[in-house]
Amino acid sequence: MPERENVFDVLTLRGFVAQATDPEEIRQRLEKPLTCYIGFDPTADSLHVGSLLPIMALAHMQRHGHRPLMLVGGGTGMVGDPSGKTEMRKLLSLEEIATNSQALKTQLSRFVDFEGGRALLLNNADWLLELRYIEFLRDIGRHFSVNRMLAAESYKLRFETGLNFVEFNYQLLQAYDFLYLSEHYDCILQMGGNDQWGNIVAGIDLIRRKGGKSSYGITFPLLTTASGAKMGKTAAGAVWLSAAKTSPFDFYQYWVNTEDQDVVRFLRLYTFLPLAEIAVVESLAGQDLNACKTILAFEVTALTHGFEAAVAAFEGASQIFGQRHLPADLLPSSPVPRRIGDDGAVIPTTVMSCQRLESGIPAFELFAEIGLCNSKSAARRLIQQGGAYANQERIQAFDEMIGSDFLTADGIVLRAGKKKVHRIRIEG
RNA sequence: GGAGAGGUACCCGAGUGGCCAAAGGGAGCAGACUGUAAAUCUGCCGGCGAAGCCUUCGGAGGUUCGAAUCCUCCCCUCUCCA
Repeated sequence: MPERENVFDVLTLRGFVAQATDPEEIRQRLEKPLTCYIGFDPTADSLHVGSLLPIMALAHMQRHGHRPLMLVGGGTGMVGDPSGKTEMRKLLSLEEIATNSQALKTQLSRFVDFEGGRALLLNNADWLLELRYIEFLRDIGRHFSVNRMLAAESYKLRFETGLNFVEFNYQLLQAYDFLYLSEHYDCILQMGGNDQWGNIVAGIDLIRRKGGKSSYGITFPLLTTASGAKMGKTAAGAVWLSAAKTSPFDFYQYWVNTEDQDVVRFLRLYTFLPLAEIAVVESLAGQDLNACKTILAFEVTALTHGFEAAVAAFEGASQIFGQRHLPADLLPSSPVPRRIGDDGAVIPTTVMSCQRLESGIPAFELFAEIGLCNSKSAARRLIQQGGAYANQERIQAFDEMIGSDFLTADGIVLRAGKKKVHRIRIEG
């Protein structure tokens, strides 16, 4: 751990900071260990790539001696944050939230060390669910100006489609969270996405009004890729941190496919590689830049799924797409294998009985069955368009029989398009 | 509570009795070009199949030879009024 390095500078240099309530003072307060928090929504049973940014920020905090609190929004999840959303979020049931919160806990603990209270996981359901309405209105509600809330940017979108009272209360609840954490855990800093600015500031105000303490806020940029897509969260397919929802191999692939313009930015944000080494990447292009994508993917996968899984994904990709030359002096801090081993390559695999394969299976049915395509029609189209391959050979006819004559030592490697791969093995 | 507008495929959004599996755009997928990138161009983009059938236009009924389109009831969203 670097000595005497102020984490605020680190976060700034690495591109984490979009806004800060008072940069100078925050920097000063961070000279001494403090407690900070970020909230996570339990809207699904896994976090996705979009949450990686706040998680990394907390990890940086901890590495610099501060105590991060991760607040799972078990209580607020029942209300739904309207900030920046165009429509109302579906409300979750208590049970859903409970299971989801549990899953998030497990994931978060990969990035932050919870030993001996160095970090804490809290659930705001613990204090929000027992709030009493009248008391809350009297003690908390009176500190909020409706006029100001109406003027807030984050609600603008919703004035077009409509905003109900439940959502309108979200800000109060989040502010109350901050107050609660301030009083019970001496938490003085809240971080969050830039869309959270209004909610964070509301919390700071509330704390000041209730007890005169100073608190602070930092927001992260809302990341989009260079071409404008939301990080890791597309309507079609979110990239999840859970291995069950997005395999480590696919996760790795997501990062390898980073756009050129994003590589440096992502290295800074999503890895712990030294900034000095990353600076070199800025002047790279073509093959060298691709090598950096490999390292980026490796690093992020290692953080999320562990070193072993990252190596496996790396080798799997090397087998399919060819090995990349990774110069020893490129991002030298990364433990990425610079040379490739030849075992343990992990690509999604289906095991099939010997006799099933014996008789052969029409290609389009096989592709649909193993999930490379969503339906037989889709598989048919794919093959007719020339996007389907068996053992790196293009499949010519949609009903071509795939059978045991395709078997190699590695089974049968089927590929849809350039990047989706699946392996068939026989049992026994 | 009253008045009005509206709910169409992943999203936005045309369509107001047959030519509608439903225009257009976006997203997505494939091919070409490449660097497992972006941009661009081309094709695809409900399901099953072979060129015909099945299931879709908030839900349930009804009218009709025939409905996403007409009627009835219900559900939901929004706007204005109270």
